Amino acid sequence: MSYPVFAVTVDLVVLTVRDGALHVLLVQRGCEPYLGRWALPGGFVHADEDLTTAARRELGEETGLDGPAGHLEQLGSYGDPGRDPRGRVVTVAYLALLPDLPSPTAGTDAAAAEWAPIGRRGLAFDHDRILADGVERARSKLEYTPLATAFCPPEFTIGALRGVYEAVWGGPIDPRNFHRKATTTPGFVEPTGRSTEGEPGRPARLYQRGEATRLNPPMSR
Amino acid sequence: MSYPVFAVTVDLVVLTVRDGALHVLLVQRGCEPYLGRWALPGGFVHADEDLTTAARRELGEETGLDGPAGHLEQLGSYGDPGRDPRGRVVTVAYLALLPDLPSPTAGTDAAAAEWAPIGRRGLAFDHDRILADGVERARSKLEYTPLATAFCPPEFTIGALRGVYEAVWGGPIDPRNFHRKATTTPGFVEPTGRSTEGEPGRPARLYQRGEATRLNPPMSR
DNA sequence: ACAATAGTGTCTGTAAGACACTATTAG
DNA sequence: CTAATAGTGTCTTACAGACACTATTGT
Repeated sequence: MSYPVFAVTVDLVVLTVRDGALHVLLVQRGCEPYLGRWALPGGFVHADEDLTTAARRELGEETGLDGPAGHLEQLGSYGDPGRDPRGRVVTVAYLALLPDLPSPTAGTDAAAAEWAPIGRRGLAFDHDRILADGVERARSKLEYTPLATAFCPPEFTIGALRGVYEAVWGGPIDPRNFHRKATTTPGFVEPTGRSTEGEPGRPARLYQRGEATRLNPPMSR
Repeated sequence: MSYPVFAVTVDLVVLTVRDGALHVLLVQRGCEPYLGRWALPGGFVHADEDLTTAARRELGEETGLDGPAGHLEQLGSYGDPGRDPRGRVVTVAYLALLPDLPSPTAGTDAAAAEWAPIGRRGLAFDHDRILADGVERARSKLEYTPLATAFCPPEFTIGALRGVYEAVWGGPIDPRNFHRKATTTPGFVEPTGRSTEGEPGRPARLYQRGEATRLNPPMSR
């Protein structure tokens, strides 16, 4: 019995909220194939490396992060024959949600890296589809998990959290109802006792993420 | 630049409801490694085959199904180094939900195949974990999708649909409230106009699955 | 008649959405 | 002061859960 031979890569859909809109981290390819095209960051899984470890390594190489900030989960695998002209390559896509960060640094294989609004098309390989799947997953998970906090820094205001929902779902949300909902849903957010200073308007209390893994009841879209 | 070499398999978590309990399709391995151990059905992805095609092919080989009955979706990928003693093997797991079927036939590589209650442990490879992930996915998806209908034959009663929820969630559900909920949630089920005959009790109207892909509002667990 | 299951109606508590209103800051 | 944002209270409507009640069959 012969086993067909594959290469395995990880690709990352790294999302953040910037200027009130959802953005994705893209790199400009510095080598063939698709030289010069924009693509999701990613790379080959090493010989003795777990898939999740590979994803975290690539995320660190692209963003400089290595701690437990943000959120990382497996999105799905893509393995159509012909999706990579170099041969039979299966990619395991991961979805990362991060707070807004300073501009990314280009990795080893990339000519450039930048945050792009999620509407951009024409990415290399099948990355248009992977990106669309990642965005849909993120939109869906904001409903029934506290993952919106992964887009926020360690301490955040309810207004900032609302801004995440408005950016990801693409519409305005009533601030009063949202405030009541977020602060009364058990385990969603915990007050830190501190408040903002120097902003226009009444100072806002600061919160950190709570311990719940599911929102009950969910936020309705 | 060298790419580490991998083999890629698909493994199937095939679930059905039998005798009021969730069951999974298991095969007894007919070759090394783990000769004689129970495992999820699966096999190597062929050289020119899409991942989903491979999953459907394996499903057909194990169950004799090939039509659009039931439901098949990707569950996730598992690629720890050392998960397979033969070398570096990444498996893409798929989740299938099927109506209750006649007993399965052993495939080419399997010594035997059977429906087992989902509690069984000690499966080959990392299949205990894959099975647990599949069951959790199924439990979760019954809440906000109409996937419970995938466990039912093309025409079914509301009582049968309720039996699916009771089996998957493991507790009794009020028949009256469930009936109202299932029949009024738009797109969940469509009446066919026919009814059951020869059963004890009042005849039940027969329904088929509706066109919705998400339940709004969801069924609460 | 009786057991069994299907299906409807009614009540109550909880939560979502709309929105008036108060609170506290910067400028 | 005004503009701006934070936070609270109130009302209406919708739905989940509990459960009384009716409907229609097999035995």
